[in-house]
Amino acid sequence: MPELPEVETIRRDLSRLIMGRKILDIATDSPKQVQPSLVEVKKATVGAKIKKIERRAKLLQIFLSNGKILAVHLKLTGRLLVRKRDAPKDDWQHITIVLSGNKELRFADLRKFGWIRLIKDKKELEKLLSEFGPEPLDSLDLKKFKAILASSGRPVKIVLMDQKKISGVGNIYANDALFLAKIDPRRPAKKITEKEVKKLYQALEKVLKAGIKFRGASDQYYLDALGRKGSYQDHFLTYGREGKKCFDCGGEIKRIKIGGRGTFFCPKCQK
DNA sequence: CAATCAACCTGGGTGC
DNA sequence: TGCACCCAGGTTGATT
Repeated sequence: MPELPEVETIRRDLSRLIMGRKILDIATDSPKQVQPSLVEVKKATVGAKIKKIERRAKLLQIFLSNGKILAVHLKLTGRLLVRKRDAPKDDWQHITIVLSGNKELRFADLRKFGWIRLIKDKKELEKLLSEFGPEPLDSLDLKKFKAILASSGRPVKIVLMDQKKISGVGNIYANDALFLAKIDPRRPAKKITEKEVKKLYQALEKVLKAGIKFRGASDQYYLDALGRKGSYQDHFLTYGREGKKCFDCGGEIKRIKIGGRGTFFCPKCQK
């Protein structure tokens, strides 16, 4: 599922593939995913050129030459694909943005949770982005991280995945970071010791960078902008490894639920 | 205000 | 083989 490394991979792909192209048309068979509406989005974007593409948390922003912005959230199964116009339809293709140069930017989404939203100006974008906590590979320094953990009695894994507190971390990288730091995901965040906080901070950075290096985790549905799989799933430490051996101590990886989400960890070495 | 939980969806898997 | 049922997960919004 697209988390920070997956969305960042797509951002880099798109920057290379569709920069400077003009939007010629937009179509959808899933109107709820185009916000506020297909008509309004078309009115505001057709004729404009793509100027730059940025990412904040798991949200992509496509900046246009007329000052408008298209925000894209992939949620669980969203894909952004750049194809030639005559390429065969993609699986679950629901939004088609026709571009100059015989290209299309396609939004495909099995579960239809994702969306593309028109943002009128920088002010509206700032409001949307202000909800997000600091970026783990940028604005989140150790001091802030410490304060964030100290501020909550919820399980540390929940805090890592809380977008208001820290941006971009989802289930896969939260599990693996906690494994590297040898911390039990159920522990109240505020009970994590100073030494452990530092370990977790470094572990988070390490797993996210690995995720980017391997171009994301294609465990289920994730593909990059050219429809290629990433390979971080070949390097999962805990995620999806229920019943398998812990790479560290040889113990058995367990699966439990925290906050209704599947959680993988080694009870023997994560304390 | 924090925590919990259903809802949004669909395909894949399970059990009868 | 068919069918009911459950589950996955990011985020929102309602409820406690």
